[in-house]
Amino acid sequence: MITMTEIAKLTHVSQPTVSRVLNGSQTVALEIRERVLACAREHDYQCNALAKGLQGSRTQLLGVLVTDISNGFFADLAKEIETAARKNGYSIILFNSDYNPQNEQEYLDVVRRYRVDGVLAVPIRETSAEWQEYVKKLDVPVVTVTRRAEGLDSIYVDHGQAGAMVARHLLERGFQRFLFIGKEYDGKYAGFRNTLVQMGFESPTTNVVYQDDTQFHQALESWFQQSASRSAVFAGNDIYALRVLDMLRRLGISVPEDAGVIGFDDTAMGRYLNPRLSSVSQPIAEMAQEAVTRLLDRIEHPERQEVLDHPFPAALILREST
Amino acid sequence: MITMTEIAKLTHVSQPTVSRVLNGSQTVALEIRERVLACAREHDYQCNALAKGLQGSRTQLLGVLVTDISNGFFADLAKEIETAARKNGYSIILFNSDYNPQNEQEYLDVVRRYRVDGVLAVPIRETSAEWQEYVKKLDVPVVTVTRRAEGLDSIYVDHGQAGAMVARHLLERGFQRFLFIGKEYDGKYAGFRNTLVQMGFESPTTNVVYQDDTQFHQALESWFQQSASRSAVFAGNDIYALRVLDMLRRLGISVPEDAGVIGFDDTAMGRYLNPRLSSVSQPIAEMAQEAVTRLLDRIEHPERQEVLDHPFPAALILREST
DNA sequence: TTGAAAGCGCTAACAA
DNA sequence: TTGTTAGCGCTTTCAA
Repeated sequence: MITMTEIAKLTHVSQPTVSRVLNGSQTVALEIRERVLACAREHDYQCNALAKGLQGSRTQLLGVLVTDISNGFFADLAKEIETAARKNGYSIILFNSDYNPQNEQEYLDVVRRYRVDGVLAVPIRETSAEWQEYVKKLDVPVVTVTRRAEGLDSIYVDHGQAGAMVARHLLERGFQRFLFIGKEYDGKYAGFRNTLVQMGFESPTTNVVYQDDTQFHQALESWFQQSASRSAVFAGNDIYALRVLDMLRRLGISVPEDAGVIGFDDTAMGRYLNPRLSSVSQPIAEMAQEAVTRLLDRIEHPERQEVLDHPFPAALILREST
Repeated sequence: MITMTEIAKLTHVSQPTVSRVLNGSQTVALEIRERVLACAREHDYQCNALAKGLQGSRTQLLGVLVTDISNGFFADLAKEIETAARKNGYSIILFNSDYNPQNEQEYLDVVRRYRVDGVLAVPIRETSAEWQEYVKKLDVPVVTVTRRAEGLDSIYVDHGQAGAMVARHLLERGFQRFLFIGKEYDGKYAGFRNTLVQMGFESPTTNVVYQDDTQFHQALESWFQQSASRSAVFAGNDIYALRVLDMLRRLGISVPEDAGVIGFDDTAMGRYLNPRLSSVSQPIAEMAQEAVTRLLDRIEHPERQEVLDHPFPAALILREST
């Protein structure tokens, strides 16, 4: 691949002059400019980003760290981030932590090696001291996406609020008994439970998701057999919700008459299911946009101190399942 | 961030000696090695990958170019690629062409700027002269994934064969009239059509997918009303299949009795739909593995000439919808 | 307006 | 076994 020095030789000017031309400086004689530009085009010159970055300026590289890119939600997020980054002349190095803190830590090292200008991260344990400490050492700006991390710019949906919203909705629809499918420490569950308890209902049961369908089936069946009151299930994501819908069908429980089901993430399939799935949607594109904007702003102005804490509202997408 | 030169000063040795130690050379006195290592650890040294890459050795960077990361299939693929790359000490720069040839072309330029060691690509128009030409100019190895590109290493599923397989399966199940949902130039359609025609059936109708549900509904409805024979729909992906299932339900056509539906990609939701969706699955992990292996091999041995053409077989996942 | 020189952080060749 | 020197391709002074 041709370099500035080579172009300089071919066009009989100095290498810094080539640099000036290629970087759009107007202080170069028109005649030279045209000559250099023509030569660059002819040889299909591409600036060596490594040399440029080494020089101390920007690398135009952003590290993007997600937990699981094969999860549709994060895939969408990554897509929006990539688009927003590209619009601003940035490329992204993608990392998939797979919910493994060790991977995450390694990535933070790699990110430093490549001298990325900034990092967009979906941390695994955003509250842990280790994470905080590692981020400190990074000495590049980090923006947390879809999670809230103390002391770091955070762009996220308030899961607690979303859970509360779901609770209120299910109560309105007259459900009286509740099950949450997912991890107990999930913010959604906290908001869901608190609201229900405040309204005088029993704390909702939680149920982890069994990968094994049979186990999952048994767990659901026994929960539904415990009482005849009109029950509702809040699933931590749409695939869980889909599985619940499937189990209910097999158990002969009709939705939404005898039981309600609501998912999370509002994935594309929701509107085509039977019954069409109610779900909670997050403003992915808006969050990605803002996260990138914020990160670039940090990169431009490293001196700024104020931490951004921007919870976005989730939206209830109501369809037939509740 | 601390550099080798600084460590050299702190430990009273020369910078190249630091380089030797940090690169694991055994030709350095144990005492010095320990001193340098300790210093590096203490200051949390991270090698500057840009400087290393500039030097002419490897950048340990792979460009990954996909058409749409928000498509679950490519998200899975990207994940597997990332994992395989990481295992070999490589990081990936991710690009999303969004099926836009202009983006694709820009990416190929960016890839050159960062002097990636190799590229894994899902090209938009792998047969076009422009693409071929652009790839030539790249002067880094390129491996084509999930597409077959003449003259380039290609790891893919033979869509024609998959389409033929689907046709044979639907014939076995006694369907007599066929509709393909997707683009006419899709390899799946070619294989599907050819097999059907060979067996003496009419060439299957194709139908593009309307984003608009109403239009899609009307198109399907009119097709089903044209004849009373037992009909089957082969959808280009599972989401299309899901939509077809939904339409059929609304039209009161029962599956698989009156109509068959088969999807493509075998996404997670398939086994929980009603009816459970038959689909075609691709060996994503195996393909990603092989693609990365092949690419790294090319990087190690740029002189090798033989082009790899490796079509993987698709698998028919039969469930209740056919 | 242009060029000469230095230097970013590293590797590699050579010398000691 | 260690150090010296040069150079990767660029940007950034500083002079001319």
